[in-house]
Amino acid sequence: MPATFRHLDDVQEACGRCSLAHLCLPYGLGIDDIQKLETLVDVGIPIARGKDLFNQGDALTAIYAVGSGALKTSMIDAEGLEQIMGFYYPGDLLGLDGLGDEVHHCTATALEDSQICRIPFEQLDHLVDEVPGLRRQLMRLMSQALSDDEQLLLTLGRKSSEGRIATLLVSLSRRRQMRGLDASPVRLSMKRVDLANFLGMRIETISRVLRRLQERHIIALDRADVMILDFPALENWAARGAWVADQ
Amino acid sequence: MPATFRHLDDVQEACGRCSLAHLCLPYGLGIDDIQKLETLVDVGIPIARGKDLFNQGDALTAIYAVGSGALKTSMIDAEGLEQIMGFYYPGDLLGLDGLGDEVHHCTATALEDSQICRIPFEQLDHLVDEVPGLRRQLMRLMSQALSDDEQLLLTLGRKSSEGRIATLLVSLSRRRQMRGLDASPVRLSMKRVDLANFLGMRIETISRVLRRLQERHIIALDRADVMILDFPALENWAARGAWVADQ
DNA sequence: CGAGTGGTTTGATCCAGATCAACGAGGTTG
DNA sequence: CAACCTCGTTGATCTGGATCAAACCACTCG
Repeated sequence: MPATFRHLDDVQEACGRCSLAHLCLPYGLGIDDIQKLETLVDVGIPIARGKDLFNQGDALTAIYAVGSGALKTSMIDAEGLEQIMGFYYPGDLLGLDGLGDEVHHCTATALEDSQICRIPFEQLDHLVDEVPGLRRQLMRLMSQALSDDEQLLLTLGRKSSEGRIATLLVSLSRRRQMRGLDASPVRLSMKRVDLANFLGMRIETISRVLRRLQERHIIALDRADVMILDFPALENWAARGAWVADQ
Repeated sequence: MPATFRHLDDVQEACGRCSLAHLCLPYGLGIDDIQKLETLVDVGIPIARGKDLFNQGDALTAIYAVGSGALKTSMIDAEGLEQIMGFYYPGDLLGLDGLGDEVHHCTATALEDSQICRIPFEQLDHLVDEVPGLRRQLMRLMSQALSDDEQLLLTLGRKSSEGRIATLLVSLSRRRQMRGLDASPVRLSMKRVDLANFLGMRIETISRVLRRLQERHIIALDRADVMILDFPALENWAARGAWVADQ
């Protein structure tokens, strides 16, 4: 269990003490309200690599926060094509897109052995009416998720393969930093095929682009771990790796 | 003023009588609550083609509902590239992605002379605490927006140029039907350059794809209006226009 | 240990769609 | 009415990244 994650035996203070509180639901709440939140959260539920946390189409009975590890979400559309929608790390909330119709729109799968916090929807829904701060934070997080998707749209819609990879690495690194970790190594827990699917390219291209970035001494690859050797250069690739914009 | 839109002189019943209520904020509210909502909504504000409703970076003082006409939203990223994020039609809500930090993340521009309803954020924020149904509907709409973005991601990430155009036409047509209109003609109020930017392709390609769809008698073009002659075939193109998925 | 297996990398071709260039149809201006 | 826009269409090339094919690990299992 990583040092950033609280222990199971002090559940009553789980959220208040959690080192991820500033990224998660408790943010902006007073001590009293955090305590109310804690009473309904199940903390530190283990989930094994490869297992699904929930499946597309399931009734939404809870939303989840990642405690440790990593997960991916994926959708299968009407034509049976799978699309990876996102990768989730400690502090991230899962299931927000299903709040509207109380059905999960995507499947969430653990990329490595992970621990998650379960926040039952029914009770959360009531608590939200009692605690205005909680409603605001929930809306903040939903609106944040909207912005993230929009950022991703920008990337997928306009950037070259090098730009996409660089953007992803920069984004994963920034998210590490928000959690108080070093900028790198970034661990690519997902398989190449997931990366390829997520970025809308082929695994061969992923491989070639990573090799090129390595040859330019911008990154260093060691199995799943990516050391970022030249962050500004990587950001530059993330920025320049776009087709020329019309005006 | 289109028949679907209420008149200015009965503001006190604006939302309750609006034919778009089932798509908009009032959905699911009781009469009393709708009346509370009506007191704070400014209905039918005109906005001229080409004018901005709000700009990226502006403080969010209100969210908006489209009454008539059409708008686009666009973001300019750090590198100065513009990306069209979406097109908005009567009943759609604008500004939700800024609710979190109370700053507009995108610029909203009228594609034709339009009318919009203005819902002041401050008052809405308070009303939301009083009316649980309103909170739920607002969350439903945010979660809907999330799903829309995800759908778009699916399209942009995986589909061929023909698939993208077909998907857009099908989506615009379905949205017409939700507003109680015929499936077509779909009016492409936006310029080719906006369409190209939105779909992540070039205007020349847009033109060629539209021509091909016309040659196959799937659509008929008349200036900005697209008649859909063979809806199943178009849906088929929307579905098939994807690269083969890995497993 | 060798055979089998799932994942990654490398090499050789091919093609959808970008790019470059030219033209046509309205609309506006002096 | 010519000169000039803006916007959309069409034609001819070029190229990034998909596709096809094969080799290359690193593990596991009998």
